[in-house]
Amino acid sequence: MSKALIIDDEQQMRRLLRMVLESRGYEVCEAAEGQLGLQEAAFHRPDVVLLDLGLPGMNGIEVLKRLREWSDVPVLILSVRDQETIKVEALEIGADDYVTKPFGTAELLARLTVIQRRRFTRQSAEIVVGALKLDLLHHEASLDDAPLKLTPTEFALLKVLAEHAGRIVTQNQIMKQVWAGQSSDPSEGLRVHINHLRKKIGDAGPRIVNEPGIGYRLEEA
Amino acid sequence: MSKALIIDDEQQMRRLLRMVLESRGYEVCEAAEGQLGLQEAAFHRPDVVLLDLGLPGMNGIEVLKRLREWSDVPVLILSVRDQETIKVEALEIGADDYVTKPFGTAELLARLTVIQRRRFTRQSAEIVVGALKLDLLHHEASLDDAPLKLTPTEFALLKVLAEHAGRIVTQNQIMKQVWAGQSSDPSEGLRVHINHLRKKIGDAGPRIVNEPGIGYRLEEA
DNA sequence: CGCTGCTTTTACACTTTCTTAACGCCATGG
DNA sequence: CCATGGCGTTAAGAAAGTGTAAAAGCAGCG
Repeated sequence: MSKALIIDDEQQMRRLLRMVLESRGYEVCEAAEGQLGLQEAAFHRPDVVLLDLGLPGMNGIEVLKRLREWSDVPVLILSVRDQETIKVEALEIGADDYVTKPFGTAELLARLTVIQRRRFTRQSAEIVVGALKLDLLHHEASLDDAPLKLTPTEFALLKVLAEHAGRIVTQNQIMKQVWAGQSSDPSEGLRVHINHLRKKIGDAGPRIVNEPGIGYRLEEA
Repeated sequence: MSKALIIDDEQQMRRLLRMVLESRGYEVCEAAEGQLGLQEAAFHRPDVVLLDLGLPGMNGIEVLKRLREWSDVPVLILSVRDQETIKVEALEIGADDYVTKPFGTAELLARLTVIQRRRFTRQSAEIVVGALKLDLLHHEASLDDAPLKLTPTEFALLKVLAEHAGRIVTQNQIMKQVWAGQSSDPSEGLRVHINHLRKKIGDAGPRIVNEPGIGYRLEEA
């Protein structure tokens, strides 16, 4: 059974989350404040953390930063709308995804499933997302076992997205990983390559979804 | 006569191994340290490598990883007891077998025989791609049963491509396997040899297809 | 010493890929 | 309702990678 840790100051939100999670078989523990949350995480070693960004006392970002110093546990951010910059910051520090309050339970559970599955299938020589397959060793891509011809940049870009399939990758993260070394405009040429990728993938495989102002997400069809 | 390379920091162990191996007709070379071991391997091209995991300086695992970047030579791990996790890791990286110190000479020789025979049968001494045939044992190539005269470099290059026929071989992979240890130029002279090969193969056999920015692929006609 | 065969270097035309810039679209907010 | 910002799309020039030939190093060998 998976253990989940909720870090949120609103008791109502904690109760709601607990109900949803327990109905799905999670073992749940809670913390109403950042410092406590870190202690709980150290003690219970949860398999997933749900972290509210709008915490009193220690900032949610700060909690995440401290947590990441010693743990790779998947973290799902809970944020209210119009916290764009903070959300981006959280994702770049190492959050795995976020949901915007208010959210539906279906969406919440879907994202939870995704970020937990990802942790297992890390750093393999092959990345599979639905019909899409990336062979990192041979630099080959295929869609439904039909070869897919990609340029080096397209391959690198798709690789970054596929590694975090189902989760958001911020534009900055993409720029750093695909255009490492040479810094350029945050996103001028990126849109073009995204466009090429979408055309090549078509309707058969996963979709590349844009999260305005944040980044992109590769979503299994 | 088979050549064996011993990589171990203890001189006593090296002497023992050398005696055992030479009595079985092996030509033996030694290295006391990981980095030297890799150089020896690149230079002498041994038929089997005996690798101690407990090396000072470069880790035995690291040595194996580097070696596997350009060589498929059978590797026998020498480890002390209670290094289970490391042994498993070594096997996953591509070691062929291991013996636990202290070991008997009979066991050692038995395992050596096994892993060499396994290599031999696994990769048969002949690679066939369409009309093209490579005889690895005699270093001879033929096209439609007509002998094809290749220079040593051309043969090595074609061998790498043929081993992965139908799939992309990265320029880096080619450089590592054909020019192991030596020149690090990304691909200056590579193009020329590819050109020679294409001319010699002509239209009769498989085509060498370029994947711009990535590498080459040998495609059955 | 001057062959000879192999490898590497050099040079340049050519192809593919990348970047840049422009424009239209759609949502959001005044 | 129009202005704004971010995104999708397209086209063209810039940059990077490739094919090819010829010449320049580099061994071994008579």
